Amino acid sequence: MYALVDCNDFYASCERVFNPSLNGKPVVVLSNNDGCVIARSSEAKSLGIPMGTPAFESESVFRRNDVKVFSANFPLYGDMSRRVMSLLANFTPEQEIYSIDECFLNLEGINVDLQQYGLQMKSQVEKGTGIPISIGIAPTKALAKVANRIAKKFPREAGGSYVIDTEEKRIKALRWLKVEDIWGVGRRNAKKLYAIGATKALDFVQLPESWVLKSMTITGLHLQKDLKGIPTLEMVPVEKKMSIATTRTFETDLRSFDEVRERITTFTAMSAEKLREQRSLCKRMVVFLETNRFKETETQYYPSIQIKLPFPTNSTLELVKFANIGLKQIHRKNVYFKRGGVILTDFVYTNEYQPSLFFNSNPRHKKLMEAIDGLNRKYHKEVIRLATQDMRKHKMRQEHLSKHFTTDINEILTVVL
DNA sequence: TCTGGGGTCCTAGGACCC
DNA sequence: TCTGGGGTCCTAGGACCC
Repeated sequence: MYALVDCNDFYASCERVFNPSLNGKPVVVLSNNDGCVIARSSEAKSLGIPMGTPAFESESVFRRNDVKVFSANFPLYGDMSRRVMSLLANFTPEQEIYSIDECFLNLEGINVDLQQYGLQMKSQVEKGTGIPISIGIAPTKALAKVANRIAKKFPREAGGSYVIDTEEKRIKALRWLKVEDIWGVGRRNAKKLYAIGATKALDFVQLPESWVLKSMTITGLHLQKDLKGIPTLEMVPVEKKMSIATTRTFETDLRSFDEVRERITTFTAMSAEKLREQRSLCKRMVVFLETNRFKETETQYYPSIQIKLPFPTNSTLELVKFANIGLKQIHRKNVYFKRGGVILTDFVYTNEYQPSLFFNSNPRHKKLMEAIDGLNRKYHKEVIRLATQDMRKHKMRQEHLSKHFTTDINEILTVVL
């Protein structure tokens, strides 16, 4: 059996942990630049505030209902996530951290009442962190997802933990679940399914495998098997990332090469730091730019370029050099760019890496990077950076930011006192 | 006026090889 | 008029997830 554990309204719940006066009130959390709504408390959901929509569209609803609005505080959420995950790790020999607020637990060999086991997780996590969670348990990962949905949808009946452990329960659940709510079925696939009259998950599992393979690729076929109760989707060990990205919407449209170069340089430096943190080197990078997709009357241009590096590296200096070579090829004069990013891929681990005979990363950079990372960690910000970076010039809009309660020593003392 | 970010997996098509 | 087949690698882009 597998459990899928999911934090309820995670970001909103994190804000509440350190500000109990928010309990019972509608709370929303906004994306970077205070752009879109990315988390809502149940009260905010009841007000009809949609997920993922621009904040300005809901502003009057916010005002009328005294909605408590927060700018995203990712250091806080990341720290709370680590606490929740480490408590849940005690309940399983194998944990897969699936996202910042979700994990799968392999319950193989655990011979207890699983419904009760789920409730134990819930009480321990809530006591230890203040974050409410929901638990779904079933014979496959996709079915555990379904069980979790039921636990969330019917909190009173399920008590926050629901188990699918019989054929009757499986059929009942699949008859209830709409195809667009199946894990792995997005807008496109839902449309295809509706077109042939499959509206519920039960319809989907009964479709011929040949149709599923043809229309939804091998991914769809695996999913279908898993929902039939045949374990197909496996646990993915929590390992190092396969790609690392830093992408941002710019504060304003940027036209000059130098301005765009400053952003790409900064994104490269941020990505390289994450890369060194997981002790990897990368062999390839992607640099991309985008024009403002909301300005429909203007010509759109979404260039991207892959750069194959002559040697694996995690040196900011070297990566910035290559990023700029790529940038020169995709940047166009007289085009306003609104978004851009840097993606690092094709990793090798530093302890496994065999240097090449001819081309190698400059060995002196290693110590330099260690020194820079050490200082930046110590002062909790970018005190050391490249001269081409200008952090001050580009400030994110964050008008409703909460304190860094768990990572800033002054805030920790305040909370304790 | 304002409209996010970070991931994984899969496929199609072109280039190239023998 | 006829003019092969099979394989790998690379890259762009689509689809999906939270």
